[in-house]
Order: sequence, then C-alpha cells, then structure tokens
Amino acid sequence: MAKTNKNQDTEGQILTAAKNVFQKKGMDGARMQEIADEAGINKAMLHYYYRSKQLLFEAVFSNAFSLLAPQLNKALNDDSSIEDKVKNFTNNYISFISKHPYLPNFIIQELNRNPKFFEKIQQNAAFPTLEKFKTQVTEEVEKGMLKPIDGEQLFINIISLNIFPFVASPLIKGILKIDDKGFKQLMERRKTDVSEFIINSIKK
Amino acid sequence: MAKTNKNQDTEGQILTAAKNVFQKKGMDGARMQEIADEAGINKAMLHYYYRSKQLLFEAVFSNAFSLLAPQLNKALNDDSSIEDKVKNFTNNYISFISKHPYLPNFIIQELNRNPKFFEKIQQNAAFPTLEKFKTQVTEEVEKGMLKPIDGEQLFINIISLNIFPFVASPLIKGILKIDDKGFKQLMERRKTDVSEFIINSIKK
DNA sequence: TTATGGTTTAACCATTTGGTTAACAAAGGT
DNA sequence: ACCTTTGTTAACCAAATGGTTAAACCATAA
Repeated sequence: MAKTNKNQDTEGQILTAAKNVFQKKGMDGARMQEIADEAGINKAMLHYYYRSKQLLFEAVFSNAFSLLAPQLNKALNDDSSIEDKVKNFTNNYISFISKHPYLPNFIIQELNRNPKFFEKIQQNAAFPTLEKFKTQVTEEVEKGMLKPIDGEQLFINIISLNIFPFVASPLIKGILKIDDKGFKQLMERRKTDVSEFIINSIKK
Repeated sequence: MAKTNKNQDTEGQILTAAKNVFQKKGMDGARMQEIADEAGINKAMLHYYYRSKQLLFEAVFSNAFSLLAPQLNKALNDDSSIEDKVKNFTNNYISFISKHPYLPNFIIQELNRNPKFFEKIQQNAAFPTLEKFKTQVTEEVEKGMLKPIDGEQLFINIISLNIFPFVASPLIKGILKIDDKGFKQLMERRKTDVSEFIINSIKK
C-alpha cells in the first residue's frame, strides 16, 4: 500500500521493535509501551498500524516463521543425497540460528501457548513438507545406501540434535558449567560433530 | 466441597492448582484468580500461604525441577555402561515425560525467561552433574568400546533426542500431519528407535 | 464456656495495561 | 491557496490484576 510516510518507515520500525520485545518476553510478557519505547514512537502508533497487540504479535510471529521455514524446506527438498542433506542442514542451521538466537524458542513457545497458530502458518507458501524426504529415505534404504530407518524418525532426530541445544541453552550452560563464550565454541564444534554423529548412525 | 476441615492441606491444593496453571500458561500468562478458582479457594489464601505470585511460582518451579533432575542424575551416575545408560535413559525418560507432558517445556521456557533461576536450583541436592559421565565416556573410548566422541557432545545428543520432540510437539504434529494419538505412537516407537540410533552411532 | 490463634472470606485498593480520542501536523492533489 | 488524506501525539479510559485489610470462622486449650 502506498502510504505517504513522513517518517521513512514507521511500520517497519514498529515491526523490528516488536520482534525484539516479543521474542525476548513472549506474547504475555511483552508490553505495548515497551515496544513503543524501543521503536522510539508513541504507543498509539502501534494501534494505528496494527490495531491490536494480538495482530502485531501475529505479524511478528508470521515473519519469524517465514524466516525459519525456508531453511527447513530447502534442506529437505533439494536434490542432494540424504547424507549431504544432513551435512548441509547441520552446518547451515547452526550458523543461521547463531544469528537469530531467540528464534527457535520463540516459535516453539508460542506454538505451545496457542496451537491454533499452526492453522494460520500452515497456509504459508514455504511451509515445510516431508513427503520427498520420506520417499528419498526409503529409496536410499532400499538401495542399501542407508541402514533401515524410518524417514519421520530420522527427520525428528535431525531437528532435535540441531535445534534443542539452542532452545535449552540456559540448562546446558548450567549443567556443563560454561558461559556464553564456551557455549558458542561448543555449538561451533557441533557443526561437524552432529552430522558425523548422524551419518555414523545411518550410513551402511 | 466439605469446608468442615480446617487446613486439610490447603497449601497442597494451592500448589497443585498453581502447578497446573503455571505449567500451562507460564509465569506471565498465569492469573492468580485462575489459580484460586482451580484450587476452589479464595484468592487471598494464595497470598496467605505464599505471599506473592513470584514466590508461589518459585515453589512450583522448584518442585518441577526436583522431579526432573533425579531422572537425569540417576541416568548419568549409576554404574552401568554407557550403552546401558543410553538404553535405560531413553526408555525411562520417554515414559516419564508421557506422564508429565508440560514439564520440559515449562522448565525450559522459564529458564529462558529468567536465567537467574538457575542459581537457585543449582543448590538443589539432586542437581545433575556430568563429571562421572564424562570420564566414563573417555574410559570406554580408550578401551575401544566406543568410537571417539566427546562426553559433553554425547550428553547433549542424548537429551536433545529425548526431550526435544516433547518440547516441539505442536511443530512436529503439524509437519508430520499427525494428531495426539499418532504422536503418542511415534513417541512409543522412539523408546527403542532413539537408543538404537545413538548406539549405532557410537558403538565400535 | 470462653479466650486464643490460626484459617478463610468478601470487599477494597493502587497500579498496570491495552486501547481510544481528539486535536494537531504534514503531505498531496486540485 | 485550500481541502482532503495520512501520520503523530498527549491525554484519557475502562478493565484487569496483584495484593491488602478487617472482619468472620472454627477447632482447641484453659
């Protein structure tokens, strides 16, 4: 829509501020005033552009999911072998998340809070689909390239190994007695360790 | 309801109600009135027994963590081999969580919200320690029982594979297009699949 | 029976919070 | 210039919310 903006892009500033606050504090913990402060504007502007907290939140959530979904989709549906998919996804995903540390926890938390969100984002064009990956796993198992494994279980294993450490980072830092720096190093090592771990398990 | 009993564990009723509400809605989303309603008592009683929302929440959180920590600790520090530890933990943990589905997400979410909680629960007697597990992994690697692997990474892998599917269950249900029943069946299969997957990867 | 002390309740309070309003400022078009 | 549309602000509002209070309740000891 062609709004004649005095200020360059207030709508975008709001979205950025809302992203920061919502991802850090969640829907319930976030305050409209804090978002306005972070954006450096009046609170009424939030309602002018997004009508309600709920709608602003949905815009942020939708944006976040649109950032994450293609990562998954690309990794699942390109033309490489399962082995290469594992390697590429592990490497790329850990790099990606290091740049967006709040993202996975935000998505997971809010999906738990309100599973109805799923229906909304399932219409998202880039919503990840598992069909190709599953048939590919079956094929490679039949060809003898992989040990017998169910595609769904393998998929769960891959995302668990890659995503969970970021979601549970406070717990892991506590048990391993490491700080932010140590955690980063650990995740860096996982870029290779995790794919080795998976490949070791499934390759014949 | 029989009001004739004087303090027949009102405190416990409150704690149970608070657990239900906090685990479902989180600290920020929970309402004191809802906890009171769920406990079937007056809102003022919450403050009479626990002084504030914060303190009531901490009681619930501490309780939850005390339920989860021994599971981890027992699995890490008994005298069985790494292979048996993987098998036992995977089997036991998935059974345990099926009975407490909100637990892992609750712990993880609130630890992310306020990392300072960690200091409080670290004093917990049963707080999981990794020392024995790490030296045991090193030993078994040296003896040639296991392929070379870092104990910390193996630990992260084990808990990721076991915990993440429960934390991300809405996401997994969505992508795999399954309902609650299908999810339960999937997790049931994981009791053996996950330990096989891990053992496959690390056993020489 | 009555005094006592912990327990329970209804009513109340101060503050926070999402949301609205009305007036004002800045462009854009004619 | 003038009017219309869009953008922005300060002040305001009603509802919700965590927390408090003062009185009532009730089992038990004296």
